[in-house]
Amino acid sequence: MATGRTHRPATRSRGIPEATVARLPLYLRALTALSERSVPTVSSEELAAAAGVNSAKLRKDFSYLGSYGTRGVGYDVEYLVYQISRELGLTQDWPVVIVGIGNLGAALANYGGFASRGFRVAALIDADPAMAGRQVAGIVVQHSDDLEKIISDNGVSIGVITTPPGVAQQVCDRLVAAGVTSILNFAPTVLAVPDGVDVRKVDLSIELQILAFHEQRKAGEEHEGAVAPVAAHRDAGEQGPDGDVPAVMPA
Amino acid sequence: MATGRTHRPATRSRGIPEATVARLPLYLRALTALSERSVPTVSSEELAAAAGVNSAKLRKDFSYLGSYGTRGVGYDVEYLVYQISRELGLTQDWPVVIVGIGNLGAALANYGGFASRGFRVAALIDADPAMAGRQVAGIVVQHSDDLEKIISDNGVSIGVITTPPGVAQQVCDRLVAAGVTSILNFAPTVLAVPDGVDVRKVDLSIELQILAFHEQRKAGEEHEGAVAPVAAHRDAGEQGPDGDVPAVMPA
DNA sequence: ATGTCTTTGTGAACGCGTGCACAAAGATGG
DNA sequence: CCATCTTTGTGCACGCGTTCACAAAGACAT
Repeated sequence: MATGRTHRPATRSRGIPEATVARLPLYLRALTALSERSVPTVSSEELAAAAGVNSAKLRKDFSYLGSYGTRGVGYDVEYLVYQISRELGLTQDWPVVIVGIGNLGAALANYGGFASRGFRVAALIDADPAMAGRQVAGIVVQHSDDLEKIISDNGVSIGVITTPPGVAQQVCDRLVAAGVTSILNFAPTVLAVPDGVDVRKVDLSIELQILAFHEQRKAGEEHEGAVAPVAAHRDAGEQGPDGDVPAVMPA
Repeated sequence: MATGRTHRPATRSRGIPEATVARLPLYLRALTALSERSVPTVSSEELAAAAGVNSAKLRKDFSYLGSYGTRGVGYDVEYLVYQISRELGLTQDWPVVIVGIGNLGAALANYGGFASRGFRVAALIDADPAMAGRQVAGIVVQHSDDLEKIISDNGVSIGVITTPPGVAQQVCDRLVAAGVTSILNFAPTVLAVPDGVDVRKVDLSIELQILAFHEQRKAGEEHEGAVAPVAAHRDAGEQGPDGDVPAVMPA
């Protein structure tokens, strides 16, 4: 039944939407839990509930990977675990370096979920000579002087930055120059990287500030029945250099 | 199955777009740095570069605040710092509890950027009796039996969960029942919460998996010739339930 | 005051992501 | 072999977010 029908061009299958990629790890986690309970198949509705998403969204996400479901039955758990793992590149081993072995860096090195699937802490690097030689999570900390050699020798392409913000950019530059093309940044800094290098940031204070915003709005809605977010009454008298209160937006 | 709504319809009608809210902390950080260097004014172009975003986007973001720029000049740094801080609710103090004082929880407690602006670690809570009484980051760890009282006494509305995934949901339930309405979840679990409670998650392994996906794609594009990644899902022939494809996981 | 120059604020177009609703596909039972 | 039932896969519409491009607004020089 293959011939005659112009199937979906393969060019599309290459481009999985970014939003879908971000959800694949979520599905994979839920599927792994099902697999450990020896559940053979799962419907989109059940899996969606477990992953906390809409079932239509889940089906559409999977449709980008191909047709792996069976109508009337659902998805084969083991098969789907394998497919998603392969799509995410977790069937191979990714050596990772952590730069900056302070409180956070050490915590990440000890983090179980790190080495669980696909990722392996290849090296810990710190700029403090007193740290070099000490063991953290069973791994010897190496000095940052050897950063380039460590990256090269281990074929590292993913780097985790847990340094103070002041040195994050230069650490990043050295990582990139040494061959790292993916960076997970925990330092509260905007990193500038050349084209072709991916950066994802994890920023505690940004997350808290976003929560604070919503929290404030909830508190405001409780007291004031009417919505008066801005321009209710502003006391800019003691703040602005200009000193006067700007008029309310007309439109 | 406890299907609480994990996500809610986002911002209200008159509210600031969620994407904008997520960027405000970024702007605030850049502006604070300028303020410390005593820079009086800044243009949207300069500030956008410092925050790593498009200048048009930045201007539109500020327009939602009722932006107070001066055409031909730019934005007054101090004034903008104040406006954004107020909008984010950082002019008041937010007591925060951290539940789960393991490696990660302790690292967060020691994290400087935590108490820097607006946030204060009101209590550290752990279920291990051996932890109770010990000091972490100068704060005495309290036992989780007293969780409700701690939340209530300190007026805590923001909770940080750094427990193992197995107990995260029940910790979450207790936090919410005690009055917490914003949760920052570091445990690799999907949390179900009632309406009106905000949850943001920080998940190391998800971030790494997303990076791995892009990394794999980069590696694949290099070769370009002998790549057979999905091997073409061309109608899949007889895609039996457990046929040709090895459902093996490198677990 | 007037003209020029700089930069903001925003209308409009576009693309992406989401969710509904339903036809197609396969399982299942008689 | 046919009817029915379940669940997938997806066309479509809608809303949000991003970006372009430009008129409006103010600073500044003459």
